[in-house]
Amino acid sequence: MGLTYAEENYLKAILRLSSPPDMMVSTNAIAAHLETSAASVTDMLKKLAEKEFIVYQRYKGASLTDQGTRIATMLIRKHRLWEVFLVQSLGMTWDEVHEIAEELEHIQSDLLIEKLDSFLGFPKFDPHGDPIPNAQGKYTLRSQLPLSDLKPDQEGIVIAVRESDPSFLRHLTEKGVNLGTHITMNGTDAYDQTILVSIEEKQLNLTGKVAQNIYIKLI
Amino acid sequence: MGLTYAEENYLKAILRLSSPPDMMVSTNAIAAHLETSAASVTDMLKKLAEKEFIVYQRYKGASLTDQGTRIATMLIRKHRLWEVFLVQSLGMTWDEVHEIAEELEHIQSDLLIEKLDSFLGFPKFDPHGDPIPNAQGKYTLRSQLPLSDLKPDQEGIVIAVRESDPSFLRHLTEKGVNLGTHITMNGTDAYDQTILVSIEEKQLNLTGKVAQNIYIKLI
DNA sequence: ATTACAATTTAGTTTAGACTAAATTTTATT
DNA sequence: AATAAAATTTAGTCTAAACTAAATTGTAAT
Repeated sequence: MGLTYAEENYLKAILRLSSPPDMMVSTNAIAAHLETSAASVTDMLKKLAEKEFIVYQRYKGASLTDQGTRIATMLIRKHRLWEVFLVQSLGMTWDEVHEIAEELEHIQSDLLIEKLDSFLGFPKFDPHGDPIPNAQGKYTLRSQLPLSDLKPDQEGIVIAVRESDPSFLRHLTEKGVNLGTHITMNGTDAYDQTILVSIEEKQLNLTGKVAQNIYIKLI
Repeated sequence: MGLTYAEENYLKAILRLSSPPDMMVSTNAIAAHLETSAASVTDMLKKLAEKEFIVYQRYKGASLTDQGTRIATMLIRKHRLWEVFLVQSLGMTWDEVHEIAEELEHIQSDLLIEKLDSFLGFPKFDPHGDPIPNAQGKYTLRSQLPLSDLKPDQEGIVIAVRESDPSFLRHLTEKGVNLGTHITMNGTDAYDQTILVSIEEKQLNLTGKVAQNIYIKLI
């Protein structure tokens, strides 16, 4: 009774878009996230509701049942563990792994994923700083804030990035921004609104949009 | 223009069933191997011929083109490399890996597979003793013969097993037959036709069918 | 050379998942 | 409260890949 790839991807999308948890997610939001049509989403929501992975009300949207949450969380777990493997064992870079993990996360085998977890040393975070749910679906939340929210002279460590877009990640790498990078906020350029930060005495500019996707733990 | 899983599985089946290479493979043989109907196979053969992965003649069967051979060989490469990973890195047993590798082989990424190959130390054989094609599709053939062909008092090393059926492999493990096992032929039981062999002084019986699927390098 | 049987193909359905266009419901605005 | 706009659903199609049943072709046996 395995789910299809499409069904799994819908559940994952609903989990991703549910914040706060249990929030009803709209048809259009799912369609936008999965780059598909609203009509296709409606069809799938009916099917997933039939199978009791979601609660669905016409014209109101959908939210995951416990069962649906469990499945979506395990997909996230698998995705992130595979990303760790690709970077830590195979030596790939953080911009190369998301797309491959999108495929690997659908491999069906509990034994496999538990062995992989053990092989990797039970990592708690993936290469983008996202927490990895354990076999029970629990994960560590850390207090973090977007770089764009720092006040001048505040400083911290980059602990996560939002957005898996490879060109965004390569952009950060080029600028010297990685997980663990120590970064100090200098302020906002009055004229062009770019954000001025420094990394190891070196000044650089980031757009607001970029800075919003970099997460910092203050020190 | 990636192939679908189904298309890939058909190409792999045709490669598996083509011996000698370039032999026309019959519709029914493919249907039996893939456990599907002959009608479905006919449909797919037309599609694969259209895309020039096979040569197909109505009522005569199919054979792979160079392009088709290349793709099927890369699937075998991926399948066997993943099997090595599952056994060597994750500590799975040889009866657990085939089914998972059937899924993993479809993951699309040349970079991934080259990194995996390197990570594993460029293995030449998988956990069942089957040769692993290199990135150019070349692989090592070893001279080997079925255990059932040994004459009394001949001895050798188990270097491969045919058949990925987990219960067959577990049966061998229980009897103490693994890759590298030193085995001596004692003869055939005149009454029940079972094959008598010894492993490290210990005698055991194998059915002819089992012995045919164990491959030996004479010493 | 017929004929019977086996192998294969064709024809017609089915299911999953997508699509577009049209209809309906919700929401936002006056 | 009425209506325009936005969101969502319904209706009808399409493609991939499977199926069964019927028709066709190939092969083996008399």
